[in-house]
Amino acid sequence: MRNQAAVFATIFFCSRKPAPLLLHFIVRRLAFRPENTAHMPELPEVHTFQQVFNAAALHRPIAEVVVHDDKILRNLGGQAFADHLQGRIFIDSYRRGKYLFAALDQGAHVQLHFGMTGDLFPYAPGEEPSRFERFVWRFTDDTCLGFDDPRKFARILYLENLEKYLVELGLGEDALAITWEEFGGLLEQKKGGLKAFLLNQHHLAGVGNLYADEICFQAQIHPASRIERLSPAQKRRIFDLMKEILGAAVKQLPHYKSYPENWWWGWRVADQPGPNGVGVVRKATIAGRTTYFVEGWQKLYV
DNA sequence: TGTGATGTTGAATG
DNA sequence: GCATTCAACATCAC
Repeated sequence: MRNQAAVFATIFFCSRKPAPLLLHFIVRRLAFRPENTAHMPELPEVHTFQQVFNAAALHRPIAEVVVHDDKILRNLGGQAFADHLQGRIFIDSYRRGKYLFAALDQGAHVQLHFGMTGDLFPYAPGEEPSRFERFVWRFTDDTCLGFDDPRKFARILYLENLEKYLVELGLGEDALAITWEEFGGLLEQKKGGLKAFLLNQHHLAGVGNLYADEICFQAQIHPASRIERLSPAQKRRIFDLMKEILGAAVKQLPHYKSYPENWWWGWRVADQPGPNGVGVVRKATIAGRTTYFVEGWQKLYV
């Protein structure tokens, strides 16, 4: 049975090869979907991936798994990954921060972490996969769900014991699930820069570079500010804004193919006037990441 | 042709 | 044990 999967995989993979390279490239290029690079995988984007996953994958037996590039499979080779999943059924999914865990019918899970450029693409039989598809699940009804990742920073794991893995990972509470008591408690016990805190997935899971900049901007606090220098009201404001921004994004994002023009962080252009003509946008490296903030609007507390 | 990029990890340093 | 910085990962787009 395992060999049968391998044969299927080989046939499927090889059958896509014979087209002349140039033609192949052009076809792939045309098939490139604009939303491909649009959804940067922070919490709201992964929430959207979860909806895509649920609609495309839940309760459909997996007919075959075709792995084009096993670089992103972090604990199994392509063949073993295919063997573990072929014939199985995804029955549920669970998101925590930027991590999505797909539950299999016999208790194991597949971790989908999207890195910087991971994406999910469902498609119908006969449709051309995305240019950067790294593996694809084909279900018994012949629909496919492809995992796309140009930069191969995604981390796909096959997990026999999710609970144990989560303990080892030490992932913080989901940013949308965390309560004010928990969040405020963390802010009291931790030291350091505000942005570094928001980005630390061990403290709080789900906030990435772009939403972190937006939260700091709306809170009028410089991202390099020390959290121990912030007032209780400011801490509460950060918490409220985080919930508001992520919550709104989670509601709106699934309705878009790509970010609309009035999406957040449109102000993230260096040396331009800030929103409403207030201050000047500056670019700097803070917490090791490219950071934009509005000088003259966001105050620095050190 | 060089530069920078949204995430995470691990090593090195303070 | 923390906090911080940096390099590495691999590739694409500009």
